Amino acid sequence: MLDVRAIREQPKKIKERLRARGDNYDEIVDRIVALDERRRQILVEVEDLKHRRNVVSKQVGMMLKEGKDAVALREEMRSVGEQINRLDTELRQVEEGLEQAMLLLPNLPHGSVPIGEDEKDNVVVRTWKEPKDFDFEPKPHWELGERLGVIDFSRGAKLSGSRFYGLRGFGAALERALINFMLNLHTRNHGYTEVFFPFLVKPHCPLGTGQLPKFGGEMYYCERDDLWLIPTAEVSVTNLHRDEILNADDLPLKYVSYSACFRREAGAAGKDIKGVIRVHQFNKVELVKITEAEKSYEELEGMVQDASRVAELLGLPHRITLLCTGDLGFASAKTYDIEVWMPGEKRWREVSSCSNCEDFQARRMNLRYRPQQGAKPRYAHTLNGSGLAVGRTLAAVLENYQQPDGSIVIPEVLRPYLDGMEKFPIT
RNA sequence: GGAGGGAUGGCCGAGCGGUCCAAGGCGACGGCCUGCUAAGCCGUGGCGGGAUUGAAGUCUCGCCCCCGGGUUCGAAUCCCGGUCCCUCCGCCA
Repeated sequence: MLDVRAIREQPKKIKERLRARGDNYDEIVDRIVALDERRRQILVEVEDLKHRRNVVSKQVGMMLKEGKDAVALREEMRSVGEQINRLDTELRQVEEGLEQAMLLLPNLPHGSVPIGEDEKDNVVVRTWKEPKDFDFEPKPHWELGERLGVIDFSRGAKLSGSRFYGLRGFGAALERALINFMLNLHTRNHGYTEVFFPFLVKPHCPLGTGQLPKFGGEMYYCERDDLWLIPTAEVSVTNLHRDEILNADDLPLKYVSYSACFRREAGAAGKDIKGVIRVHQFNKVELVKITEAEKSYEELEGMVQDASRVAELLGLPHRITLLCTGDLGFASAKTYDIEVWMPGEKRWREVSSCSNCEDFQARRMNLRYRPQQGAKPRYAHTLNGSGLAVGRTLAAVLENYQQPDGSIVIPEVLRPYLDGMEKFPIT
């Protein structure tokens, strides 16, 4: 959520900055300005009436105690009470409308974000290890996975439909090894605290992180219990401290969490239909930081480092891209993607997206910190990033480590998690 | 799923229609006092609006006793709806 005061004072500037995202929010901004104006008008009026009622009511109490008659005053206050009721009702409606409009505005892109339309305008910041040449034709992971009997697409679909898959044997073990490797790296070497919270959350959580109200169609929803399945652990973990005032000395909070992620992929019909790239349920290790306002960009760089370190240690060629304004997520002010090279597909695939949401989510969830003892609370900054998406990383390992005979060499860092296995199948 | 109990300031805890701008205690912070420490004394909540100022600030009003409605001249207190927590029973990995 943006600052209403900023919108009130500089609506033109806000409109302009939002336009960089490629959509026009002028109408919503205008609506906000009008409703905010009306809201403050009503406040002045109704607060004045309430003041009178308070004063007179006290007087009535005293008169009654002294045995005097207060019928005239009570009569007058009854009509004042009715006016207050009327204004309060209107105020509620105005505030409701204002809130709803505010929730529809995305975050403002940071000044360092390149202006652009879509992914073609993203900027490659750096590349780690150029894609290596194969002296044979590398296969895509779905072929490798099926041939080796470690990814089971057809039975995934049998149970749950399209865009669901299963793992067997070495595949399942590799998935588990990747999760443990990532969690250990981030907790032991990067200073994150591991947490594990429910996959089902109440509506205020996705509202706080920005998936709702606009993107409800992308999530699974359990109507009977009014619970949403998280599309990423960002939703549960960022909300951990909602409605709290944190101590600046305790910041930054750095969390890492494994979770399953659930996405309806409603608008993706026919896209990425092969393999494990775009599915309804996948595993992810997520990084979340809650920081002081001044430090969030520094922390964003650190988070990208922490996430890309996973790809490095796995020996996966990858590159970091800075998303342009048109490709930025709803809640984000600045985002870096990490993309690994898929030799079988001969293209880069996103395995992480690291975003600084500044105070956008913090406002929605009323997450604050006190800069110094006695100082006024400020909204915290929140960051999130994958560290990494596990299913896609597994696919990348299969594709990058495939041998001419179709076997897979296991990256060294994963061997301790797989009983020292060096190759699959063991020949 | 059934029955019952509860939610008050950082914490404990009183309050049952009008001196509640919430008693009292504990803690934290600031100040006074003081060889030092302790004790003692004084002060210190959040959100929003308005006025004033170049700004920090100051003044002022409203709201906040879980949340939302209602009754009343007046609600922490009464009524209705909801959320969460606890206890017992049932079911259960």
